[in-house]
Amino acid sequence: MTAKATGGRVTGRRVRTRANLLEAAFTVFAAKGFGRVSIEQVCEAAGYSRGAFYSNFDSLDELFFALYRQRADLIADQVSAALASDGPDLDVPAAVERVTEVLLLDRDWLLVKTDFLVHAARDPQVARTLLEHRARLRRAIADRLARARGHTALPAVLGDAEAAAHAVVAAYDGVTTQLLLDRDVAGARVWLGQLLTALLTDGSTGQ
Amino acid sequence: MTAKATGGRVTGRRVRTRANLLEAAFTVFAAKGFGRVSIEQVCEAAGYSRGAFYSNFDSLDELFFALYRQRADLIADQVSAALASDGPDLDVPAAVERVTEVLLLDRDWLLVKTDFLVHAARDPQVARTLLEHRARLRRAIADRLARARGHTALPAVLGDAEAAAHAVVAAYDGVTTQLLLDRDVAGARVWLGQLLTALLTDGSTGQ
DNA sequence: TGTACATCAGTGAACGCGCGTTCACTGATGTAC
DNA sequence: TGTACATCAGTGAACGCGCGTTCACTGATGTAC
Repeated sequence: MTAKATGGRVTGRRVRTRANLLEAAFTVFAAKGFGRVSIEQVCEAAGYSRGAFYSNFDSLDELFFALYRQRADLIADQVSAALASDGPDLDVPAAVERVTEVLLLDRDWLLVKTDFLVHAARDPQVARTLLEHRARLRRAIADRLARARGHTALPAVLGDAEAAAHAVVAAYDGVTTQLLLDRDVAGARVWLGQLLTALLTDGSTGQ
Repeated sequence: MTAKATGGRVTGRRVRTRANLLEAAFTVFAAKGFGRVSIEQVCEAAGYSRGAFYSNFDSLDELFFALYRQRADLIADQVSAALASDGPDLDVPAAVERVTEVLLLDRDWLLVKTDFLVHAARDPQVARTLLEHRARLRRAIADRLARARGHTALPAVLGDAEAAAHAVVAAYDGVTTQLLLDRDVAGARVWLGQLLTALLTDGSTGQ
């Protein structure tokens, strides 16, 4: 069901073809949107015949799913790295800066990710995967926040670290929506930074 | 270009057909997603032949655009009403409650709206329309907030009413994303309420 | 390390369907008298 | 208010294309000796 692992040996050629198809699909999906892309177009972009596609995937949906997993895992790693990269104490503004950098770097990814959201919203199976991925990210953030509590001036308006992490994700999603429309990456980064600071910093600190 | 207003008289029949097509399209789009819907399917759902479609619209894109405008205007009115419905002074929690109610009422609308976002993200023309609509909403919120400043304890962490309104919209978008995935409307409403309260209330008020 | 063979990955032609688009036609609608 | 007519809205058949899906085949890959 997942992928086309019939149990046989996985040759190098196969791995390469699969990777090429995913790579090409990413480009095409980002450019046109999942809903407007045909198997034929992905194959053409990747330089394969349609048969090659069917040798590796059962449907466009399955490829899309695989593509999402691949990229989402990549981003998750980068975020973890960004969260971990200062000492045991957390420098909130610096961490915000780094995470913001990672999350808003690639417009193509935001486009594909939103296509996937829309897709998942209509398929509970797919939605669960996306929710799990989000939960993982949120936990990473919550852990980091919890570890920093006390060291730095932190959450004021929101309850615990869990809730704060939830708010961080919501802010990210909100800013993403705006960015998709106005294409102002620099502005979005500043804006997300302000929002996160507002959410994670005691109000008394002001501005 | 916009619609099929060739200048001729607009008969009642025509108006009804158009409305029926839009109505049916909303249902079908919500169920399957814009990208997976054909003209044929919309016509079948509405009980018309495909010719009727072409007599009223040039393309599915155009219909989708018309549909979005129609519904978005409706929501905008409801939000305005919700913002206006208490006296000259603003009761923030009450207003938040009412607006939250309107904005998260209809999952189908959220689905279609997100489809439209994804569509607009790839077409600057369409994006501008969506941005204008959002700006209108934001301004309504900012006005209301500005009018209330001083009367009620208000913005602390964020600068002016304009920025606060911006944050409100971002929070709404963020919560929408989560709601599309977990389908927990009640939870989303509570969560949005908390977020908005957190954003619009001085941190010293706590919880 | 080279050669022979078996298996596997990707090819490309073929089939057929769904659907976008057009258009001559007909029944509905509205207006003039 | 009724009738006759002109125009217009929607019908449904027809055409053709893009593309999903299949499959017999061939060249690539990896393994055994």
